Amino acid sequence: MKKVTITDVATYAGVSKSTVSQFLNQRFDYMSVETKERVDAAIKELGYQPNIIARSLKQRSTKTIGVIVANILHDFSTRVIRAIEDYCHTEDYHVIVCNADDNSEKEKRYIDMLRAKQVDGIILFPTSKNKTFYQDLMKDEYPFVFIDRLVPGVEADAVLLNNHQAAQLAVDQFVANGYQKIAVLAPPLFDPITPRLERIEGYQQSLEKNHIRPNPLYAINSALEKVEEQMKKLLLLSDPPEAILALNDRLLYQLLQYVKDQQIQVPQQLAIIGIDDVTFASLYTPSLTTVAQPAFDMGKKAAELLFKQFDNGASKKQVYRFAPEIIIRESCERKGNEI
Amino acid sequence: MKKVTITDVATYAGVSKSTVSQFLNQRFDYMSVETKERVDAAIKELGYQPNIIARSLKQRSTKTIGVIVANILHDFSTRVIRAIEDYCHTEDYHVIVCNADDNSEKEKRYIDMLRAKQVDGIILFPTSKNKTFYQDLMKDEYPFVFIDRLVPGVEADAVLLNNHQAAQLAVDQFVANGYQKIAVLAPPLFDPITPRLERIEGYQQSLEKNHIRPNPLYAINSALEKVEEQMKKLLLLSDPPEAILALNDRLLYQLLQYVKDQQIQVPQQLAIIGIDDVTFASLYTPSLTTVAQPAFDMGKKAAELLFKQFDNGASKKQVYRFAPEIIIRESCERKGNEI
DNA sequence: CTGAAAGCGCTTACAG
DNA sequence: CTGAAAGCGCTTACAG
Repeated sequence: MKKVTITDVATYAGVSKSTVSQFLNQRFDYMSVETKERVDAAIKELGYQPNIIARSLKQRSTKTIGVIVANILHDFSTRVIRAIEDYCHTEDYHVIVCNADDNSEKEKRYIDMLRAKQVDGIILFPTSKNKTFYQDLMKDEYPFVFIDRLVPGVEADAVLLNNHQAAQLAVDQFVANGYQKIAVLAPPLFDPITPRLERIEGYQQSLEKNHIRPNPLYAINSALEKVEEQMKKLLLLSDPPEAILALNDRLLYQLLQYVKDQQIQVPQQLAIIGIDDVTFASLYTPSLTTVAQPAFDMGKKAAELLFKQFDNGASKKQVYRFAPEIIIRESCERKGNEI
Repeated sequence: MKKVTITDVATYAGVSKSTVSQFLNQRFDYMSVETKERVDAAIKELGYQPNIIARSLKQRSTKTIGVIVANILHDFSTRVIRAIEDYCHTEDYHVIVCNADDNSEKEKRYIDMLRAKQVDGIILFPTSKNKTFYQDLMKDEYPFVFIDRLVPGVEADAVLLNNHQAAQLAVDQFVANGYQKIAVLAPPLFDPITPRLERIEGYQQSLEKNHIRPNPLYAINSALEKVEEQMKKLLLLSDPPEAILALNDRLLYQLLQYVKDQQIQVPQQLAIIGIDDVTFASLYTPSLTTVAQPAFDMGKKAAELLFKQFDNGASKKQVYRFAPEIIIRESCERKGNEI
């Protein structure tokens, strides 16, 4: 089927392309009712649909943004994307979703391609290794917003969890319930992403604030596949921990699998808190105390910041911190209490 | 920062735009090594990036596809999207993700906008109410693929689970383990989406095949918020079921919440199987027997079908059925056996 | 109130 | 081997 263009409509209606274009852009100020109706009829008659690509070329806006996450399968990313998409929908924008898999080369190619496709801006979970690349984006005044992570040396708009506070809420809860030997299960060391760094830091600071000396043996940095092995070692220590904080949902998941396999009693033998309020938190037995991130609010805020950049151009960049919320369930009940 | 265009590169290299364009499109057949190098240098020097929007206008391909799901937050959709995105990445395509929220008006607007943006094709979870609209797409020979659902009267390429078989695997498993009074928990009746229809049908056929007379009181159609209420009624029947099949992950989730709240023993008091292998299946106590859909394979297949349409134009449409797989865990252990 | 013309940044058939 | 020209489908400043 032959595509019908603005020229076809103009011919059919007996007016010029300009007039049709005015009509499409709702500039009726100087248009006679009669032409207006003729154009309207022609459009309906021919089933005309404007080619937005052509418009974009002229207007330098595609009404499309890019979102680059590590992996759309991660719960937090999915929620963030949903929030962004909802916001974009109200603004008549679309969103292109990309998975960078924490691979900075892949991320770079995506950014280049998205820009080549003239997307109006990008929201991304930055990998740690593209610093100069982000700096170039800034120099170009290309609109973008970081989410979940910061990149030292790049002063961009960013939306993050208050990670220190998240760890602190968990530690304080442990302490309030009588636990002193508190371990932490963190992602592997090699990737210096913000949440890991700040949550570990928050964990240590909170221990000190609670007058507990951090035990280096209690700080586990582990890839997902190694959690079982690491946990085994941890619990075989002569002075094993009685509580553990999982720094994200996937680590928590591995931890729970281990705990279940080994039939470890929670919280009697090991109290648990996880950061990220996973869907099965209330279903697990015992139900899980978690620290929730306001993922939707964060996604929405990121979108708002990006759109603000569209409107205002380059202005002072800001880092927004969102407060975590502890959801108290059973996996960290008072020590000594039986459930 | 001023955008650098192909004209700038041409001027800088002292050649024509055509030559630069040839270079960009790797048509080196008749290009002297010297010009090639000059152009190459100019591009690097100026930091030139082609404007793909301009190219798209001319070439009538945006190398972008649209994916419309009901809700990206649904586990199955997320996996499907991930598979599609991976496939597109290998083909240098991008994907625009849209949430139609099972709202046919919203879906229609998305399709219109995506076409207006000259997206090369669309993969969608169709709502049931846009039949004539899909037919128009077919008439236009616009490339699209259905996933998860069929629309009667629209002969499009489609990728679905073998839903009858999925229900049958579950029922057979119940029966094999000694359960005869088997209920089913299904989505509400008002929306005639394929998975619900076919799974219910499969459930009934399997009962009959196993010489069990279907008890209409055992077939629950319930919105998520009503599961608790409906389950209460079901279990108060004078002859309550001893097993129940949850037709999707979200219903399963509600069911488990109810079972946990009421401290119902699984499987002793109620054996459970769910369609969709949820992440917490192995973590739940008892671990959950589920029927898994090969979401990644299905997403990939949908992408392949779409790209085949790009290559071949309109050819005979096909419906692909994917085999479900039962993952046997503990929630449907042999009747009478204690765990 | 409406139209002719130029232009957005590319590609491509064709001429030389 | 390379360039001039037309064209993709729009928008917009300007003329009338």
